[in-house]
Amino acid sequence: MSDRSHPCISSRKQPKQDRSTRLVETILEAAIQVLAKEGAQRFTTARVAERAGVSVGSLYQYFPNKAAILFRLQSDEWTRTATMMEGILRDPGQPPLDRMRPLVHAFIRSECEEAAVRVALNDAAPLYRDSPEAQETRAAGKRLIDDYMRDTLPGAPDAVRDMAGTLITSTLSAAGKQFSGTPRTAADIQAYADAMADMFCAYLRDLSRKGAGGDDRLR
Amino acid sequence: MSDRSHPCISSRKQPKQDRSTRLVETILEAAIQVLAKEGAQRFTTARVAERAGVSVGSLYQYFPNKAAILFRLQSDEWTRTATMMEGILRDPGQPPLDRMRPLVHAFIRSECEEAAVRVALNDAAPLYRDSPEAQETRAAGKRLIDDYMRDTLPGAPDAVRDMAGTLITSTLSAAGKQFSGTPRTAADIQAYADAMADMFCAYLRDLSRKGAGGDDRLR
DNA sequence: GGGAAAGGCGACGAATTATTCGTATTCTGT
DNA sequence: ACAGAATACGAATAATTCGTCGCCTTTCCC
Repeated sequence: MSDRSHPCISSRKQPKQDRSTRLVETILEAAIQVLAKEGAQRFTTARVAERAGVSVGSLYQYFPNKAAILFRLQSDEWTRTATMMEGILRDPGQPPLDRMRPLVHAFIRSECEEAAVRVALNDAAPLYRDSPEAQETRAAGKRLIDDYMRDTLPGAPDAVRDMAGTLITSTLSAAGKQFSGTPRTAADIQAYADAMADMFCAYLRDLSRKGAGGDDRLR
Repeated sequence: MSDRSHPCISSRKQPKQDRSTRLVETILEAAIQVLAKEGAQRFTTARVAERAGVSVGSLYQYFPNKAAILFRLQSDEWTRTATMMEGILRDPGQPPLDRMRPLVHAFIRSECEEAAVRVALNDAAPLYRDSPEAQETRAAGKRLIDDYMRDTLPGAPDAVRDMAGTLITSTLSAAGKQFSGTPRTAADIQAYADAMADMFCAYLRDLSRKGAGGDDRLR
């Protein structure tokens, strides 16, 4: 982990025929299974290829290296999450503060799905984390929340709003990951998401209350 | 990472002479340096031994395996943190809610010290994370916060209090780790800790306000 | 139907790895 | 000074790893 060198992570070549498109899908599915059953440590290109029923050579035709497979999984995952979040955060039918609870619930619930894969993917994060692609992905997530913050705290100074966005973003993703690290019942998940939403709402309410007056850093 | 087998992680044998005591210390210091300079991926027993100026064999006399070295580092670190937290959380000179802000500040600041080592140690966590020793360590941390919660929310139902403890514990550690993942200025750290403390306090205030009435799970 | 391009194969090489074990050195109590 | 325990050593081992190369097969398109 924490590699110094981060070569290309983008795909080596695009599949042009149907069968190669299927091949790539097969590889990705196999990768998920290997991740779930063997964990990040034992996630190897050979194992993925074997599980997919293809050869390593074929795998390396479409992925430049191991990290690229992992990043692709993470990226796909993240695309789904981002779409979901966007739908909730931009819902004009609800006042901004009321969008927070559904958001937290949806996020935590999705984080707890396929927990084994998530945990393993997270363990492998050091392999792709520092790539420009991954950084851009994270930045996009932050932007999503920032937009929402502009709706929620219209009066607050930029610095306060930005900090609130940072805090909520990092709490949501980091605490979500940690929570999903151990197996949970549906009730646990519900309760945890509720508590987190309570916390965010209490915080945002306080901020918007103080926001009009200006920046107070007392206490 | 996410190994299936988690053999012994406790030390292989205790140093009985001065020189072996020094040896262990040398190894641990070298391990920190390797972690900081090379990252978790390139953390190998051979590299640690080389940096420490001892042979691999000597290393394996006092540590049963690589994971044991990492766990020892984490464990030492955690002992320091726990002592600090205990001092703050049990301070009778301050009302419970007022202890939260110093706690968050101290925690986040300590988390940002030697960030490189922390990040690497965290990347390597899968290697020791599932050991019984590590689990007990985490449980002790949770107990510390739970005790504090009993002071802060004396009226609240157990379930609410417990959930608040879980939430705060996981947020503190997870979001702290994530925050320290990228380099920060002292002002950033200050502001982030302040925001997090604001959030916790707002949440706890709300809880204690509602606490008297009973459990309301509306909205 | 035929040639070219794309797809697919799997053995192989080079590099790292964690860990062991037989031997050499140093200490400690007497 | 000496015996035996504790310490230290480091070459050797066995297992994995990633990624490439040369060669065969399928598909496409004229």
